[in-house]
Amino acid sequence: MSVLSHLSELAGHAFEELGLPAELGEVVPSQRPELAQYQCNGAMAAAKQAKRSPRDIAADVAKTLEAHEEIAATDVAGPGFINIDLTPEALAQWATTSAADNKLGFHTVETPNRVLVDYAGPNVAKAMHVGHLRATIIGDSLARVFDFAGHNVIRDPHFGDWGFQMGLLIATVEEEGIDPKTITLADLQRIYPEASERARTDEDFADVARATTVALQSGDEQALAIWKQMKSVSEASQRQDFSALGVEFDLWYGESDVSNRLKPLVQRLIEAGVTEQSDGALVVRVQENDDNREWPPLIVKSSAGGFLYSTTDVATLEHRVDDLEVDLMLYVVDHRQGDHFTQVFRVARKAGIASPDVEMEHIGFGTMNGPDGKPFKTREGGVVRLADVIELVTDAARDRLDEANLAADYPQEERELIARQVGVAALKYGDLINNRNSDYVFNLERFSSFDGKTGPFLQYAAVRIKSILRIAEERGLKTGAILAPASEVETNLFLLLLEMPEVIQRSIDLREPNHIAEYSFELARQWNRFYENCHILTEENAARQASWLAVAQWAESALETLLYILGIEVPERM
RNA sequence: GCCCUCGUAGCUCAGGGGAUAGAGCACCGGCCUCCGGAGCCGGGUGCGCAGGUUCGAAUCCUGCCGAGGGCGCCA
Repeated sequence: MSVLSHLSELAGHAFEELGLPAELGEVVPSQRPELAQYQCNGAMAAAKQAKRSPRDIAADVAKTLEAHEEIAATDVAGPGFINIDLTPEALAQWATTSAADNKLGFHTVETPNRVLVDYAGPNVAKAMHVGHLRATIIGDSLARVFDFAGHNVIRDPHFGDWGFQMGLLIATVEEEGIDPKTITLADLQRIYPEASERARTDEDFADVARATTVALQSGDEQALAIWKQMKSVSEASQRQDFSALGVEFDLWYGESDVSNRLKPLVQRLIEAGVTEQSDGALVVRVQENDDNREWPPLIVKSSAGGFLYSTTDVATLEHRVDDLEVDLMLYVVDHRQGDHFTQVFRVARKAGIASPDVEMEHIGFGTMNGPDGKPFKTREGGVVRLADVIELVTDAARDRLDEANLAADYPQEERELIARQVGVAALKYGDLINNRNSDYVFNLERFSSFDGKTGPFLQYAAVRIKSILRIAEERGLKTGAILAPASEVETNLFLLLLEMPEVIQRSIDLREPNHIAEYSFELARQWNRFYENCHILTEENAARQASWLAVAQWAESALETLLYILGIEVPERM
């Protein structure tokens, strides 16, 4: 149990004694730290139904709370805020419990769900670019936090490898007479934008590409041979990018992996009586009675006879429900596809593919824009490859090491590792700190700045703690019992660390990693204040020194855990 | 036209119906006899506009203005 839930329980009982609902007892960290540590606002909400003044109710609740030995003081302020302070001894007790817990006081779920996180969404037709950054980083962090909470998480990148884009590529390869065995990533990079543009104006070519898509999907050998080679070169590059980002998947599936489910799925939809013909295509209508807008139907088979990504998405969903037996699916895909997922989810419900106890959520996020407020492009109008961005931030991190004259005596290999870890931290944190719903402006400066609210700032804070712990160990110093905090910085550090479970829970509930990112920064900063004020290694009082060492270990463990959830590695030194 | 997201400090962005709305960057000024200065401390006239709900609104509702996105065979 966390401090906050414990205090909420106590306050809840106090409200119950007054014949009021226990929910009113919710205790939150104080918004006015100079007045108190914690506060409860329930008295004001209770006033109407209790037909009493909020201050009267607050006074009663405060009196009940004060009877507890662990509570040092309560106060009724303003219209009826109940301010609460714990005794330093109680804080030390909570600190001891939390520091000793491998989840730092977070309560893992009793009944784990099978949670599938669908993210990254690389497309076989092209190398990953900055547009894939957000999905990858946010999705990975969500997967990590659900895993931390005790759920069974399945991560799947869900390759785009079975739609019209493949037809475009294959048709071009055939037309140009390229030997399938020689296809390289560079070829894909060149062909895809060209073919995609050409199909817009050249109807004949578009028809050929559509026919080629159908051929591929029907098992045409030549099309398959080309497809396999393209998929292989593309995947090799994507594996490299994911590896550079430290992102791993449990599955490595794509649209093509459900290719043999497409026909049976369409049959299932027909038998379920949810399909109809429309303009030569087979569609499922998804309009519902209380909609305040018109919904286009989901097309499950095009008029050319091909399957679209909408079909493969439903088939993938069916696979996840029937074979993988997932309870919750999180689709981390940018906002622009919101309508598409609403359609897919409705079809899944309507056709009985997803029973009511299966949850499906589209976790949308804002687009990454350039300085002009439009989706980011290079000056030449192209996209920035993910691999290039990773290299740029790594270079910037290496430069920083040089210019700060740090790590000069480290082995070359370690310097490189640090540069990569720091660069990737800057990249990930720079993304995760934003609320995922907002669009944001992409500029490299943002990701190659290591001062202030950045990933490297957090790494640095953690590394300095590690450094202290290392020196302490060398000197034979041991951690000891955590003593009651004796100063404001100490107390504030304790209070902040004790909030950790609620912050993590909030990120899970809202599927928003930015709360953890924000909290991590505050924690690092609070640690830095402690660091400035409480000089551990020169402390003469042995019991206090041992206590501070324990606090240092607690803070380090918390920071490293939070950074792990954000997908950020902490170097041993930097 | 309809729908979705967003609008907060010079810039980039946080903000859980609650008290005096915050951080980073930038700018100015301090802090190294001490655990790593990628640090710490100090410096702030801002919630797009108008209504509504509420004891209380940046937060919830309605309308308007502005930005971005989506609206059948691309993904």
